[in-house]
Amino acid sequence: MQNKPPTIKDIAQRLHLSISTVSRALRNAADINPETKKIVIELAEQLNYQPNRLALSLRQKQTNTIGVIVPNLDYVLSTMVKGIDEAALEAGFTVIVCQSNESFGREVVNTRRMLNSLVDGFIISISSETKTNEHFKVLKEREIPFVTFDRIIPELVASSVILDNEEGGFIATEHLIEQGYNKIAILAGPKSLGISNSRLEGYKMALKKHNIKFDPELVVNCDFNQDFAYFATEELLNSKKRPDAIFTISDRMAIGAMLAIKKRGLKMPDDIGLVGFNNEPSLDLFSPSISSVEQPSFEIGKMAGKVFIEQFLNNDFSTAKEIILKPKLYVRESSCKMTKNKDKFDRN
Amino acid sequence: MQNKPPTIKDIAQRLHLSISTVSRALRNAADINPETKKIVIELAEQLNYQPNRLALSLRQKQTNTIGVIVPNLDYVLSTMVKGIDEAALEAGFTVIVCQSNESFGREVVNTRRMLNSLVDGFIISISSETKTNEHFKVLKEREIPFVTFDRIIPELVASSVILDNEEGGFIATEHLIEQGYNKIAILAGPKSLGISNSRLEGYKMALKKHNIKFDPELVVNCDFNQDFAYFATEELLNSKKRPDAIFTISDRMAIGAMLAIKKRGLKMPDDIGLVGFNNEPSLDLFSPSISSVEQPSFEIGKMAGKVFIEQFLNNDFSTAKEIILKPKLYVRESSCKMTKNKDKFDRN
DNA sequence: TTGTAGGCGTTATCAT
DNA sequence: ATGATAACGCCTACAA
Repeated sequence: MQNKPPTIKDIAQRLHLSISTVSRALRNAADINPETKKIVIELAEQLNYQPNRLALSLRQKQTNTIGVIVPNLDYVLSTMVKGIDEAALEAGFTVIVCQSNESFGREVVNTRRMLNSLVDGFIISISSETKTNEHFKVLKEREIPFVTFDRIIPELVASSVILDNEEGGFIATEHLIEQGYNKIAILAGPKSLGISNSRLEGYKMALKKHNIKFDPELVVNCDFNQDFAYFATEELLNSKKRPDAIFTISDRMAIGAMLAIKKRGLKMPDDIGLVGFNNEPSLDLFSPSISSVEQPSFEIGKMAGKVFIEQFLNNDFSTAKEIILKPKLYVRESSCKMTKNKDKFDRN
Repeated sequence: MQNKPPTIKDIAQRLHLSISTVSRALRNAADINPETKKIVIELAEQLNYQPNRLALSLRQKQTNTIGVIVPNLDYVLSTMVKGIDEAALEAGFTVIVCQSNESFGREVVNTRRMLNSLVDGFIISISSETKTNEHFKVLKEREIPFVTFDRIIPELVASSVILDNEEGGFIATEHLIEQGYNKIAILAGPKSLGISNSRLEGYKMALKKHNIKFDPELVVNCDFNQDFAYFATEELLNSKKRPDAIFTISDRMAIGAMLAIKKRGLKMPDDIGLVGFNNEPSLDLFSPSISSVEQPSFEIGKMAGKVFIEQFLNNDFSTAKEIILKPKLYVRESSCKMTKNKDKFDRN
């Protein structure tokens, strides 16, 4: 029936009160007659009055909304967003999510759009295409709070919540070494991405610790993507330096690698070892089941949300916390050459 | 440096012009001196002026934003959201996404929040808990356009874009029958959910067509969830009426079923057949690879976006289109008993 | 305790 | 071609 949502003005008119009185009643302010308050609230409920958030935000220059910008919504990131969501909910904030689809352009557009007064700040994980941070510098200039997570923004001082990616690379590689592999290739992600490099760094550290010479030819930079990993693996397997193990920095890539390995007729873990990253659910249903490094995604998201809210409420635009959470290795069949371990994973 | 974002007022002052002139210049209105226009635009760019969307929306009562409410962001839904995103982008709309986390309460809260002038309309897939449509009726009353997709809202006239779920249930079941299975169980989702019932309906139709008596004991209603499916399958396998095939209405459930089947020491496809739903990527890496019904998720999302925008631009709040897209069966090892077909899937 | 008035940033109507 | 003014819905001094 009533086409337009009711405003305090409508309520005021119906009750022959002034707008400000109604406003006060609705926000249970101090100076207000309990009687008046009661009838106002009654009518408001009856009309199903809801304050216009646009007007509110315009007025108070605060939206109580956090803009979350993510490159995609894969398993890890959507879990992280759930974590952010939870932290936000607890603090009375709303989260709105935009995917950049790994596109720099869309990241810029999304940021700018949300920036035009739609959000109080940002929680950001950058796209793989993003190589500059110009579009984020404006956030600093305007003192708009933002926290980065997962993939952080290079060369920009801001609080961040991330995985210890070096550690992740390290434990995966060391595990392979301990299983007796020594020509270990790594499918790293795009060179421009910090997480790629950190995981690669961890890989190098593990090699070094175990006195294995680092061979650049065993490093492949390719997209975070099953198909790319497939072709990259094919190439590795055809090269003279055929590796005896592969560490991929995502599970999708591990799956691509696995396909290539199987097609080539090689057996895991005996002919070749394989470790992925992210520990997506049901990895242990594959045949062989795939070892993987797990990140505490939900916690990372929730922590990012908390850090954001804390800094926002404290009006703290300067201190840059850096929170680093630890990964955990899940060992499964694909990397478990040693017979003594093998029994554990027998299935069927 | 400049802390607050520049407004047209700032520009006007600097240029000793009136606010309205600046406004006109920026929207390249008709009556404006090209000269003036030029200097205004120049300064605007220099200051990196961006119109305040709150003020704009408040003024024109239009936000150019679509609120998308989804129960979660699993593979299927996040693909659908990508589709919505694409349609929105093409039409100059922004999409903001809220997850209800399958919770009725959060669905209500999210809807109301967004409704308070943050969005022009909604594209909705309901939570599994949602049994009433009261919170959506207000949309109709206020003539706020909305389109439903994937899981539609029961008993509410609105445009919808969905999969032909009956067909999905039908082709999966008929395939199993054709493979020689005849005691086919179905792990259906929650009874309250339309998609569960439709897929179940398709299952029944296939049985009927092939003169197999429908047995209610072979129908299990459980949550869309790997663990529930695991236990439900265990129970089925322990019952007197042990099925010789299982059709699950999601891949997650298929995985749960698979685990239970393997634990029980049964072999797929010979001892028991299995077909899932959604055709998530890498289903064919499982051992055995899992057959599944695919839905054109991206297309469903994009179509939902298009329908929304079309109706919105035409101010059409009455006609309710119903668009139904067709599923497709991907046959893999888990359901392929007939030897003649088996070769196709041999791997390694 | 209640009302008046001004302003948040923008557009639109009406003058000039 | 440009400027003044009201309005969108709300809040908040300040006045009554």
